[in-house]
Amino acid sequence: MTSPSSTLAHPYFAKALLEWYPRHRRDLPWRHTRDPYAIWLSEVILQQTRVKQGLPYYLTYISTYPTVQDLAAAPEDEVLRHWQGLGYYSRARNMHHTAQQVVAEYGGRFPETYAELLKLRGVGQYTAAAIASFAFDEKVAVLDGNVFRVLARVFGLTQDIAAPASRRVFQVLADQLIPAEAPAEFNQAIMEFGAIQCTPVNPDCLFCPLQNQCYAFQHGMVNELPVKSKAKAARTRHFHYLVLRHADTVYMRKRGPKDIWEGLYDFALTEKDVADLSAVELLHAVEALGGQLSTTRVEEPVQAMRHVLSHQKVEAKFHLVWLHAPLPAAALKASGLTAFTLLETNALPKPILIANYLDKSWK
DNA sequence: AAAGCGGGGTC
DNA sequence: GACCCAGCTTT
Repeated sequence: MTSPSSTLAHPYFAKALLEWYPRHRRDLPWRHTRDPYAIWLSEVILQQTRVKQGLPYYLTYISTYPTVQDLAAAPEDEVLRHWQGLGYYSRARNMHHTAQQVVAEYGGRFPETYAELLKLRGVGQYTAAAIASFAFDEKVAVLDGNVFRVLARVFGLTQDIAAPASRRVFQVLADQLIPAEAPAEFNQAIMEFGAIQCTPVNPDCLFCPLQNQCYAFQHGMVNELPVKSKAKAARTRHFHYLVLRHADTVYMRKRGPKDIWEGLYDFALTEKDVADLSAVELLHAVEALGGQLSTTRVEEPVQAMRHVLSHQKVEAKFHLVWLHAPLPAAALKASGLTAFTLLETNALPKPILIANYLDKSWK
C-alpha cells in the first residue's frame, strides 16, 4: 500500500458496503439463483461487458440452453450466432468448450472450489472467484474493473491498474476486506458500488457513504484515481471484400484463428495496405477464386463501411460481384468459401460489420 | 510482461 | 470524433 492514510477506511469499508448494497442493488436474473451453471453463464457474458448490454444475451442463452447439457450439445455456429454483437468471441468458443468438458469429465456438475474452477477454459481469477463465492460461499475476493477503481480511490492506491504486477497489491487488500460471514454479498456489493456509485466518470461522491473515509475524495484525487496507463493506438486495416453472388446465392467463409472474429463468417477477402483496389486487381481476385471472368459483373458503386474495434480500425469496401455461373466445387474447396442462400446467412454468426452490410444491402 | 481480442456508451 | 468501459489466453 502506498498511502499511510489508506487504512483509515479499513474497519468501515465492508460494513458500509453491506449496508449500501441492499438499498441500491439492481434486480438481475442471475441474482436469484445459486445454480453454478447460470452464474458461470452470466459471469462469462459480463466479462468486459456492461450489464445493460449483456442482459439480453444472458436471457437468450439461459432460455435456449437451460442446462449445461443443452449448451454442450448445441452446434458451435449456433452458440456463436447467439453471441453475435457481444464481441470478444473467444468467450463464446471457450464457454462452449467448457460446457462440453463439464458434461464429459465432471458428470455435468461444475467444480465447487476456486482452485478447481480456475482450471476451466475461459475461467480466470475473476470468474473463478465470482462463481466460488456466489454459488458456494467460498471466501475469495473478486477483482474486476469496478473493484480496482473502488479500492484505488478509497484507499489511495496509485499503482497502474493496467499493469499485471499491480494485481497483487489490490488482491492482498481485497482479501483483508472481505468478511468471512458474507463473502458473496461483499463481492456483489463492491462491484455494484463501482458500477452505480463509484463510477469511472462523474462518481456520485456527494451521496457516497464512504465520503469521509475516501482517500481520493479527501485529497481531491477522484479524477486521478485509479491510475491507468493508456493502450496503444489502434492500427488501421483495409479490407476489400468480394461479395460473390449468383442468383440467390452468396459465398461466405468461416474465419480462422490468429486474427479478429475467429469462427465468424464473412466474405472472400483481399487485404491491402491502401484503401484502393483497382479493377484489374479485383478481377484478378475473382479469377483466383474460380470465377469466370468473361461473364462477371461488378456492381457500382462500391460500398464502404468503417468498423472500429478497441485495437484495430477496419476500413472495409464491399465489391458486389455477380457471377454468371456458380463457383465450381473444386474452387470452393480451395478457397474455403461456402454457398449460402440469403436466408441461410441469417443463421450464421457474423461480425457486426458484416451483419450491418447484409442488412443494408439485402433490402 | 505485453499483446491480442469487440462493441457500445458518453460528452 | 475522442475517450471511456475490461478478463482471459497466448506469446
